[in-house]
Amino acid sequence: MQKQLEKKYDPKAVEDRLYAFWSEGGFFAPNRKGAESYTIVIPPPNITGQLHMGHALDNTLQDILIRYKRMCGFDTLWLPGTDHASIATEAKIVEAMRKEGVSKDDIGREGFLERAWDWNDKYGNRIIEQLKKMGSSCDWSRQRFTMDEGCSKAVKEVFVTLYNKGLIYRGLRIINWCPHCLTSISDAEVEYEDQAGHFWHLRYPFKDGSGYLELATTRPETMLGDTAVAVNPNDERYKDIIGKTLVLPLVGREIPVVADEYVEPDFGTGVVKITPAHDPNDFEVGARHGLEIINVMTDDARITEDYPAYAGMDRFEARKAIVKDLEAQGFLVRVEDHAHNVGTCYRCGTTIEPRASLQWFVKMKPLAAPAIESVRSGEIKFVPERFDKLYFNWMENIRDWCISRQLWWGHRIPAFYCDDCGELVVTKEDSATCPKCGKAMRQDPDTLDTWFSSALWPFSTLGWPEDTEDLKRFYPTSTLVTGYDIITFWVSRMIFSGLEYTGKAPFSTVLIHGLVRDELGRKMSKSLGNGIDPLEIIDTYGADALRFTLATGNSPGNDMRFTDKKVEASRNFANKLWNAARFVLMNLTEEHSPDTIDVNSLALEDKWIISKYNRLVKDVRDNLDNFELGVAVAKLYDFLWDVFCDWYIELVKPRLNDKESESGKTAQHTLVYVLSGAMKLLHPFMPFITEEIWQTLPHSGESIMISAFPVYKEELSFEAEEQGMSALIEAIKVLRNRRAELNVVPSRKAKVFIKTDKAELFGAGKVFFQKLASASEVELVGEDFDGEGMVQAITFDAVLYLPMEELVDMAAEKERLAKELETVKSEIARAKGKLENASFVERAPQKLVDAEKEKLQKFTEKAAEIEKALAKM
RNA sequence: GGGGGUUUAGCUCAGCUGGGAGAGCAUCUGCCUUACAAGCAGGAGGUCACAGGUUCGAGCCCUGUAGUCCCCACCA
Repeated sequence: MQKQLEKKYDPKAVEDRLYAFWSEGGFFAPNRKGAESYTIVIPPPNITGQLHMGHALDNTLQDILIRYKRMCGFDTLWLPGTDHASIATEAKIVEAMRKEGVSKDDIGREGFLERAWDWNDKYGNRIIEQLKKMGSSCDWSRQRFTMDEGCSKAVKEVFVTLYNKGLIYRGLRIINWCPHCLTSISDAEVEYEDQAGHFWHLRYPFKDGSGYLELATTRPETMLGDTAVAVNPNDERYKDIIGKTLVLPLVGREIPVVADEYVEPDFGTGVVKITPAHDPNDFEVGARHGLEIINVMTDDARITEDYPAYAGMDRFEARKAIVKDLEAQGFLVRVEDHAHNVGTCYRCGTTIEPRASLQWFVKMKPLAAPAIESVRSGEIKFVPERFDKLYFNWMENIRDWCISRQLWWGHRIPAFYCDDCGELVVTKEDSATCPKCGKAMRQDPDTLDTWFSSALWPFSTLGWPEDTEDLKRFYPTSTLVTGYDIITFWVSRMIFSGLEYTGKAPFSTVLIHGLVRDELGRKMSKSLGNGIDPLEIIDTYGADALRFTLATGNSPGNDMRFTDKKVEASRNFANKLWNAARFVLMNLTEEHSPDTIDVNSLALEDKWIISKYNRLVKDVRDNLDNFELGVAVAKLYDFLWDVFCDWYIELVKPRLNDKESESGKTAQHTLVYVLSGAMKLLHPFMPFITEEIWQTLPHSGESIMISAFPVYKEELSFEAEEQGMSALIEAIKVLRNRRAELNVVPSRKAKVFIKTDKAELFGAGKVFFQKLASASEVELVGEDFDGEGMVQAITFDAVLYLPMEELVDMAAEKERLAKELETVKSEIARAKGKLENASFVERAPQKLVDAEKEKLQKFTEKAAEIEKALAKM
């Protein structure tokens, strides 16, 4: 029966083997058809991605939830997959091609897509393999990709439906253009940063020669595209120049002075140059006044051929040249320093060029309304709650979503144009013929924003738009786990998409976590080079240690710092468990059912540990049900290390000397029962080591991961035994304390006399004092016991005497007792004060008042004991 | 300009609906007590940022102040 385990836990010897065992056993797939379902869809990592700490945290949390629910008997599905990440992937491939000296145009669309798919074949699964290293219990048979056939079908379905409803339209609008990525991006993809800049004060001459109008701009190069100058209609200073004509410097274009409420009279000179093609506000003004939209830049943000003096110049070079020319020609009044907010591309950091452009948009207002309501009504709940504010703020101020991208890698927009008659057809088909002229139509070259397909992820992956079995079985999903940084990008879009297309909220809870930062609190980033590779951590410390570190000491929504020290502590915990298991195993002489316990045969300490374990079951379940994962795992840590290892194992050691005795057998059984149960409770957090231990212990069933999560049982709550054991532990601690103070080494045993009115309890606990407090023997003494000159230790329930007269420094002893008396007296005063406070007694819960009374009594008794001892000295 | 987080032991952080401040690491003392030195036992260390308020009672609730971090916002 006795099994031997290595002295140290070696994750490497365990993890891959167990993962293969689970996988081959089919334990990851949902197998409780008919039971209530619990579904998580993975936030699909980019195919360009490598596992980083953010993924590690995100997936650890998901795996904890899914393993917990699986063990609770739900029909659980954790659906994995990857995202094609159009812009990121395309950028990577273009970069790789650049190194070969090949450009997109060289190989054309087909050639490029071939390369992209090759890339996906080669690298797309890399991160999936890495997720497996973490122990992720996804159902890999259902793995999806945002550009696979099903997802593509869903995308087309949505696009066509929304178009027919008038919720998708094509129009000329100001969009955010990235001159490096050469594509439009959505508002959400723009990051703003403060930059030091200038205010250039310019003056534009009136055509009639009646002087100049002064205005200020932060972007002088856009003046080439000015088609008006605006003032506020109520601004007295400019009332009479409205409608007059100006001559645009350097260009010579004649432009009007228009009146528009948009202009703030108090800001600057109260005059604004209007460049409809390069500024969102100017675009609006232009629309109101029917102004011409003149784009002065090429795709890569160089000045167009229309302005020969600056043609081909980059926008920043052009700025310098234009300012110089304006100055030379007397149009520059002055230059001020000015800090302003500049939009940059979230992918490459290039300064965004606002640009009037013909793009596809989703009309957001009608979609946002129900999405807001679903959170407001509580149908969808954010954990922690405060993130609903962020969500509302975004949703309530949402603008139309620019979904077309000038990229090749992605879902191609299902719109077709007739080059002859200009007819537009939107269809799910792969090609179209013009309904008017019958000619073959040309498909829109653009692709869709990556988030357009990820927005459908919770249902497209389950087979939508088909009414599949999986969709019925697993949709709506249960919990979505993600970082707060993508609430706007992704979560909000899934919510309105789910509501619009399926009529249901796509999930009921959104569990939000923070960022994993480095030791100094900095964001981990490639450019800083401060990223910590989860795989290296797993290699050094094991996956369980990594998971434990990420799950512990962290509350929802808050960032955490990651340090090796923490992982080391987690690794040590794993090792502690390992050795606890070793101890239990080397003391097992027969099979003990880990699932049942005979209450009648239990000793005091057995009932104590079982009662504590039983409460732990309740707590862990409650915490997990409330998404308090960090709290749950902390309780497990405390129980297993402090309660089970440091106390219970030590307490039962004497009984294991005779393993064949009834008492010895009961001890074995209790060890197995509690350890096995605790392994189940811990399994969601540390799947590998708990499985390995559970398998070596007596068990029934194939795997811990499909075993039943422990259930709280009222009949296993032993209040009296818990209290009794606490009294003994208290006495042991105080004895140890006294010995340590006197520098007595453990090997020096000494007799202990105990004076107590709980003779039965302390009589039964004699052996504990011998084992845990270096007592050679223990004698219960009566009220008249003197103990003169002995070392004393006083607890609420007993006075303990150590006959070590030669070690006692009477003066020091007196001082110590006096000090203790002082402390006790202050406690008495505190309790008295409370109880004498009429409103406390009247208003506080009875339980607290009673507890206070009991404390008063106990402290009073203790004070009397101390005084008695002092008197004798 | 709005909004939010955070401030608890030397460091990193927990502290669930208000009822006597906790952990890990670090530190000090003593232990190879045959599961574990990746360990065991014991200790030291905190006016819970500050100021008010509500309450019998505040780390927790309210108001304000300060430090710090983040998000959002078109002011040319």
